[in-house]
Amino acid sequence: MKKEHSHNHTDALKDNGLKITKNRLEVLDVIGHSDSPLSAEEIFSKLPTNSCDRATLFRTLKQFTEHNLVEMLDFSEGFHRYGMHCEEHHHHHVICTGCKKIEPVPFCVPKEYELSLKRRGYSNIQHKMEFFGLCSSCT
Amino acid sequence: MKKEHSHNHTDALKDNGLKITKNRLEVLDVIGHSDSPLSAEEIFSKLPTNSCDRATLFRTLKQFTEHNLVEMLDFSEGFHRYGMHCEEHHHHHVICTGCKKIEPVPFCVPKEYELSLKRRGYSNIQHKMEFFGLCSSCT
DNA sequence: CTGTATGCAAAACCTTTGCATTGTT
DNA sequence: AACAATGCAAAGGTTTTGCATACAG
Repeated sequence: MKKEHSHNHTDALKDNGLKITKNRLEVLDVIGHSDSPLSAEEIFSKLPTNSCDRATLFRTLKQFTEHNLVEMLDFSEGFHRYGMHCEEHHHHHVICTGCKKIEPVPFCVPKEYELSLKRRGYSNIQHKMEFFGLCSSCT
Repeated sequence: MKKEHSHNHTDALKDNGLKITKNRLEVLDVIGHSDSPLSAEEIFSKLPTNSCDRATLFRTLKQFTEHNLVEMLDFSEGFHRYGMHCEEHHHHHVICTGCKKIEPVPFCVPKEYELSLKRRGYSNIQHKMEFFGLCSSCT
């Protein structure tokens, strides 16, 4: 196979014990090149060779999510969205309730909150936080 | 119809221009008596007279949500959950990733965050924030 | 060669819609 | 009487599963 996908993605797969396949590299490429999280259907329609089945796409997304390669997001739209997962660039979003545009926001859940939950006995604490509002163009 | 439902709920329906029906009062009762948000299926199975159709239940939940009588929550489970909505008792949750128990948490998104979005041009700002972790019993 | 990944078809699951009927006001 | 609410049946949209085949390591 020609090396037309970033080395990063190949390594990411290897590091997680996943076999290197065209489908997987394409999915990672599509998600990696998007600046906002994509739905399965959007990913599907952006796959260059159109040789991937929906079932395979969902299996792939599930695995990637389990391996923390991608992050599954939920904006209560009736389906999920997927974005690259990286600790360093962890961020949240505002979704315009008018035009549905999705933008990153520069703030995260205060650390005290999760500390407080730790004190309550919780471990492995994760969070989700998203904002919704009418953007300036839609007002 | 016998008055076996709280006056509050009857009023809530009236205030929103919704007709008083057994289905609606039962749904409000079920949601009102639960200390954690319920899925449509859970609500359905708790309805006392079992005389409500799923279609009606969903229509009812949609209306209640639109009228801000109930709040639709999404914990990325593949379905929604519904809880009573009241401004004064607005709160968020921790969901145990083991036993799926849902508890309220006593903190909310910092006000500065939404102010910052307002400055960015957003209006009518809402937020979602939920926590996930292993609770002490599941560790 | 071994086990994983894939495609295809079918099903599962949650939710919505159309329409004729019933119930509330 | 007028209009909203309901039940039933069917469909829609997203995601999962079973199974035989193809592919990566």
